[in-house]
Amino acid sequence: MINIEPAYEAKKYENKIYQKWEKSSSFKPKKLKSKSNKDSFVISMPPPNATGILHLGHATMLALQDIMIRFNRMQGKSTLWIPGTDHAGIATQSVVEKNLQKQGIQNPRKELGREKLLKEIKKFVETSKDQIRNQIRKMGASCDWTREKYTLHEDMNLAVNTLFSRMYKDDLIYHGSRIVNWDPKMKTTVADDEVEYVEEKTKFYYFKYGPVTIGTARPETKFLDKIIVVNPKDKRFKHLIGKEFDVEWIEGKVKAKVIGDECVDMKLGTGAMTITPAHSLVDFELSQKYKIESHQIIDFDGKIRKDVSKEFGGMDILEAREKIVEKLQKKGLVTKIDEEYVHNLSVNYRGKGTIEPQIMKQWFIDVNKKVIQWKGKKRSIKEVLQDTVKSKMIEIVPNKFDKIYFHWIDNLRDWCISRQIWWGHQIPIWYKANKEQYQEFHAQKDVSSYNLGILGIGKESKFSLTKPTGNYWIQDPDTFDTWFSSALWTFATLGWPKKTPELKQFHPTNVLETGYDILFFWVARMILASTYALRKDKLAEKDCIPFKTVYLHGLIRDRHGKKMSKSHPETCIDPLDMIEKYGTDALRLSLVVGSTPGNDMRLYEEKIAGYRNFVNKIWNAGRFALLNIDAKDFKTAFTVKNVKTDNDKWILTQLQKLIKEVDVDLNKYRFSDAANKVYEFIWNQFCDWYLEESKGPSKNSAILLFVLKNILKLLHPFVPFVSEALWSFIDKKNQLINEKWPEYDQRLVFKKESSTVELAHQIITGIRSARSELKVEPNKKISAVIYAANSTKNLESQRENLMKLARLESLELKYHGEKIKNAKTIIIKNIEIHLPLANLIDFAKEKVKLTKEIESKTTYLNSLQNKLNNPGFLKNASKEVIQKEKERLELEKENLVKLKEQMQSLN
RNA sequence: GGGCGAUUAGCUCAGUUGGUAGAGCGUCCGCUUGACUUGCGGAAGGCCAGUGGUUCGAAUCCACUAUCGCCCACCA
Repeated sequence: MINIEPAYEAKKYENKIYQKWEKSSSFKPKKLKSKSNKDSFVISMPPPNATGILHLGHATMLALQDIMIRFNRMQGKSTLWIPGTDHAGIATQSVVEKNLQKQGIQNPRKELGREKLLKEIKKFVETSKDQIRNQIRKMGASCDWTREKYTLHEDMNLAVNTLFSRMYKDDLIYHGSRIVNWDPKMKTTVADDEVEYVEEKTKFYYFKYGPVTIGTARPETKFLDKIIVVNPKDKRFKHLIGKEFDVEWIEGKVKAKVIGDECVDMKLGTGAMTITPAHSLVDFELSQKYKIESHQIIDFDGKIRKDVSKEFGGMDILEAREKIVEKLQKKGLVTKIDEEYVHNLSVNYRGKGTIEPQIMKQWFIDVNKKVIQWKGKKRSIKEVLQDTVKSKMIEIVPNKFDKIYFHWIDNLRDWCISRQIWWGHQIPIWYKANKEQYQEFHAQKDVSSYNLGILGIGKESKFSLTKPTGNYWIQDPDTFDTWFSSALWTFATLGWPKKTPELKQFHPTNVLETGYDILFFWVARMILASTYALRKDKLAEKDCIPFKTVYLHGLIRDRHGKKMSKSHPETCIDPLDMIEKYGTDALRLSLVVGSTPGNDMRLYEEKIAGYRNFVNKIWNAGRFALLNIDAKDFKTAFTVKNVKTDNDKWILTQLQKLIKEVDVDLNKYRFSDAANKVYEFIWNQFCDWYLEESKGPSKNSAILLFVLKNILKLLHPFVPFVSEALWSFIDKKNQLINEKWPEYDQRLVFKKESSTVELAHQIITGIRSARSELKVEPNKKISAVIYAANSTKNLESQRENLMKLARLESLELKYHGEKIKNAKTIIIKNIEIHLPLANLIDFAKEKVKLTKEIESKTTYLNSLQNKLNNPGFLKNASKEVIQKEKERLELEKENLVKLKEQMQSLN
């Protein structure tokens, strides 16, 4: 006898099972004879940041990817899922710096210097990487740990530097002074799409500036403004264009010139503006167009520069703003202050530091230069990015993101890839300095590219891509944008730039599954890097894409639809807590069911508890089946000969239908639908009917085992632990993870017997409903008379079930017969069920009910009749639909007659 | 300002070529019925946001409106 406890205890099984999988090398790809990409299924796991904690977003991605991986593995493909972690430059460095500040080190970069700070970060990353690994294991992720990667590993560094140098040689990379998004808090530049906008209410000032009035929210940048721009179409200012004026300004008189440009919005502000090239994107572009010199007003710490103003130099932006306005007020130059001005403040999405546009020398990737040989033509990065999705080489699920992707590309500017932080791949560029510069540079602890700028190092002619021999070479102290290294993830993890067999077999990967929030940050950048790098290796275009499908999941929100954050601990859910409380399988289901690609989903604890209940239901279904399976059946193979009763045929037919549908759903990435169907089958069909029907002489042990095995296989991708745990009672040697996925088998479909059983179920439900309505004691057995017309013979085989499940003491089953007086009558299709319960029936009530039913049936019948009399319907509707409606009409007619007869019998 | 999405039972959501609206949770009534109280049986509850249009027929297709959410651009 099998000893199996009455409730599933997730904790007892999960870790053990995971270890067994891992030890048996089940996560490794199978060796295949033909090394074609077609027989493989590969996912590169989006590497979680090495900052420590697994959140629900990670849990979701791990659940979805694991479902795909397990499904494909069971289908016999050589399946590879590469795990890894991301060094996450800015995020990680800022976490460590914050920790150090808590320990009393106010300015870690200045106080520790590069080497020591990097050491601290490394230490932190090592422990948090371990944490991540364990958490990924907890989720049941069947990834190949022997191939774990890290974005800052040496191999990755080689790949990153190789890509950079190739791009550099192709002239795709340039070092240029551009206006960049500077975060004075983190002291680094950030990319355009790393900038977030926060709505803020501020003051908007109007100043008299020579012949015009200008409006601004940022008086502190306006010290050296001397160009007035107006729209040449603006009648108010047209006559001023080209003229020069002496203007009384913040620190005395300045000479101002008026120019005209269409970009000025006549309706905005006063219609006239002055420009500050160094701290505004629009102004910078104007200054380039009209060759206007620019001056840095605000330094890299976010303070007014001392050499710009004696009076205001060194002041914070906000302080300076107030003081300047005061001064202008005294001079009588302030005409108006608007207190309720709402604008968008730019902040860094990491750390939320206010962005100050600055002109700096940075490294950029040119996205418009046509250097990629693509489909017979030289094309730019932008064009290739566009083509991969437009030509359906890459499919985005859901495809509504196509548009968003294209729109992003249309607005794409050159990508600034240098960051003034230390945690990351240091830029492989060396500059020649002289002795003094070299010494001065190294005397500073807080080295960054802006030190180089100040020292005047970095003239184009003195670059080198590899460390040159000779003295006084300084490596660019900046690092690459993290996304520049993670852009190589799919192919660098397979060994690129080396030409490895893995790269040949496993690339392009099949699916990239991630949140839609990093479509641009990462997904687009991977397409960029992969197409460029692999095309350069002369691979065919179709082999250069990083993945064939992009599946984007939504964000997990709390029950109110808000983003989960630690600041709302009452609704914020920690996946590890939930695993502890309800088990991994329950958590996985709660993340998968109800989630459709690209749409956000709300999650709350009751939902997880609900799936814990289901997991327990699975366990008990397995338990009951196992306790009822004969020992000999474990040893013999299932054959069609084992099929006996109509109930067997029914459950097998349902199972085949399920197998077919789940297969379609999984292939179409409809994970929620697939899981729901399995859920429905197990609970509402297998447990509620088949197992109940098995309690008695008609039990069929071989079928029980066969269906159970299939259920466990179908469940496995979704709930790997409980399915594997149950499997271990069936098969001591082989693990479910390596079993073969069920296949649809036409021989196990029995239409006729199935519909008989369906009918019996409807009759049982009808009787149960009547019993409940008439308040018949649940234990009391009653008699029933059924006139089943042409179904009589078929239903005879269901006698045992009808008696047992409807709790009958006697059952008369006839073709037809006389009406029974004072009985409760139920009509199902063309079948009459009479329950002689005269003493329990409230005839008045019954009449009211019947009258209502007859009424609604009559109106429905009329509408059907009308439909079938409608020439338009008969002309346009499909044959099947018309046939269906005709049958329906006949049935309803018959039904109505019976209802009317019933009414009469009550009188 | 531009774009996208959502609006279906009290709550969370399905609804895959247009053909009498579904699930889970919650609610109500009743049950220790040979696994499961993390359970079993039954029931109530919806003019599918609104207005028009296409169609024999619309939750489903089209247009507009309203409310909510998101993304992008950007305000000198």
